[in-house]
Amino acid sequence: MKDVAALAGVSAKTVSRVMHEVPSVAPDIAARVRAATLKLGYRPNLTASNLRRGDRRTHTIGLLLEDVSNPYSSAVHRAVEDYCRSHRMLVLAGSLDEDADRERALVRTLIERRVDGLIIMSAAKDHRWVVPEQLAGTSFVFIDREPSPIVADAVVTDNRSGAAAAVRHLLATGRRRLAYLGDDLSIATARERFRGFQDTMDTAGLPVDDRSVRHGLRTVEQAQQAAQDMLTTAPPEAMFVSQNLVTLGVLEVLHKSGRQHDIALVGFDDVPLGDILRPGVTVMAQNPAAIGLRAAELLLERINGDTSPPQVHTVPSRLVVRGSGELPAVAATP
Amino acid sequence: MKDVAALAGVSAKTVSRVMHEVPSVAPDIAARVRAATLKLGYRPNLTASNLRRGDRRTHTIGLLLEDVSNPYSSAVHRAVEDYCRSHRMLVLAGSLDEDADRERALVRTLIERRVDGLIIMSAAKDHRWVVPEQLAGTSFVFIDREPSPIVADAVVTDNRSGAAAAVRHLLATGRRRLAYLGDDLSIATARERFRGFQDTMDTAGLPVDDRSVRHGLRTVEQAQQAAQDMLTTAPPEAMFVSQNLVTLGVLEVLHKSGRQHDIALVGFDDVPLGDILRPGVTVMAQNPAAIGLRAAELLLERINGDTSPPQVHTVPSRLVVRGSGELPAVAATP
DNA sequence: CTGAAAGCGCTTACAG
DNA sequence: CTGAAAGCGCTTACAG
Repeated sequence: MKDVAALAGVSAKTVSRVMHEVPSVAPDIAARVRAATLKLGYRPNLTASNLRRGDRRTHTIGLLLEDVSNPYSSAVHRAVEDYCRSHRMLVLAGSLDEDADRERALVRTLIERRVDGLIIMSAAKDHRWVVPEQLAGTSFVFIDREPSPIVADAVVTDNRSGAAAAVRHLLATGRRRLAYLGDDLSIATARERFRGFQDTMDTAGLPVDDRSVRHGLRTVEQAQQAAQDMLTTAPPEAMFVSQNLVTLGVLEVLHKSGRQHDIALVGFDDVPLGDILRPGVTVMAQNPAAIGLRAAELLLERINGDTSPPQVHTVPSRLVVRGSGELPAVAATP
Repeated sequence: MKDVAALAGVSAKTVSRVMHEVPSVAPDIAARVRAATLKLGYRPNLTASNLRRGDRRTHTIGLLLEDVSNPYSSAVHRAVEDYCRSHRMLVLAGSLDEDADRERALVRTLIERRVDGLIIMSAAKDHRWVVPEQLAGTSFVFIDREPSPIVADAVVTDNRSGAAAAVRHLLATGRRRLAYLGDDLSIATARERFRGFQDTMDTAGLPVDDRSVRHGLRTVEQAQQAAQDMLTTAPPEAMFVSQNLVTLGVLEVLHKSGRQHDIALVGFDDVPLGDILRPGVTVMAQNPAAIGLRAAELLLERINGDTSPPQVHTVPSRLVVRGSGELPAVAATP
């Protein structure tokens, strides 16, 4: 900037004015400055400007996801990006892989870079550490899972009631021996979805066989293994599955063993190609785009000074009927 | 930092030393500073430190993708993130949606934030604008498509030869009337893949019917429409498809019309659930993880001062045989 | 309409 | 081992 000022024969302050398109600058001087700018390839240094500036905004937010390459996470990411773009903000994204230590470390480096706020799909179980950061001026919004205690806004899917609706949908076919395959119970969403399953089975007065409940499935491979075991030891009439990677594993096993028309299936969270398979894959679909959008809106409101008490916002899931959840009941078995 | 220094009764410089764990600081003083740090919830301001620092590194890179939520883009993203994480760098990601203006705008804001370098899946056709930015100290690596002229390193898939191999694979079944469905020819990868198709058909002395070539397919819906048209007007014996979204659309049409065992298919780029469908979907798979990793490695080398001439690095694609590309030849038609 | 001085939060280059 | 002064690139608050 000094160089530009020297070349244009003006003060630094005038260069600054031209860069910010302050109208009071004389046209000929502005032109001289712009010419110098081009000639020197000058690029304003936003971080320097930010240092002295009153509002202290970096116009950058952090987005901490489970995994940027997971379809759910990346759909959220895109929605956040779009909203941020229209508000001239940039997004620093990172993957947590369910690692709470990594979450703390990433939050720290992002705050050291002075992001204006953070949207977090949290791996942590206790979020009291958030409060001092809020007091120091960083805004937070949690997605997919609520913070505990509720120290900040959260945008979550109606996991429990959505799961319950999915299970009722399965029961409506007349099938009664249902299995549950799901993610690690330490993850709040998995817990809620399992509760929805459990609730509904209890209400219907149906027993849940221990051999028909599998937790801790984190990958397609683990889900395949679990589904394979279950088909061998205690094949159920229908399966409710908590998560898209698990659904993929289960589908693979059902189709490879030729039992896809035999065992009903509803998965939580949509899967790609779900309507091409035969039968189509019935799912309780989440709405990552709506979650990302709402989270970004809330975060910008907080950044802009909203200090109302934090709230949990629920985004409804939606049953997508494609066939696998509507297989007619099997003949009664003892 | 001033507050911390005051509370600990030391100078700012000593606080700085403690934060950077300079060993020469007396243990009792260091302890006092750390206590003050905790008490005040002090967080070092990395952007300020960066301003005065010699190396001028922000330890941040920009990653410009076609769409952060596209499976290919997000797999690249994850690989870049992993490499950057192990080198203490952060990633600012953005979606370009094939918009060259947006690319320029995003590059500009990222440079104003002083990223150390940029990895770009470029939408632009001319990249001469890169040179002045490089001279000003920003490093560039292009992925998926080479810059033109070759002003920076590029990491690309072997599109032309990969496509040629895919088409030869189809021809090996004995099928001869092949169709091509692909993305917009303004996109270099689509152009190269079409060339691979064309090359191989020419070499084999096979005519390519105009009605069997469709370009400009950018979405699943457009692909469905095109496939539908083609099945109606001039059904081919086999289809070669340039891109994963197009493959999804074509698959949907083939399966809905019940012709999935009738018309052979090889897609460029892998699709999810490709091995569950019947027949399984044979693809020429790209390797986005390898591309992202290599790009990140190259970028950090450039950031660290490598000034060797830019090179184009090719990452091989790999034929994944699953059934759709190996359907036995149909009875001869006139 | 334009500029000189001071300061943002930190580090460099010294001095002691 | 510790600190006072100067400066990174910009903006604020003022003066003219």
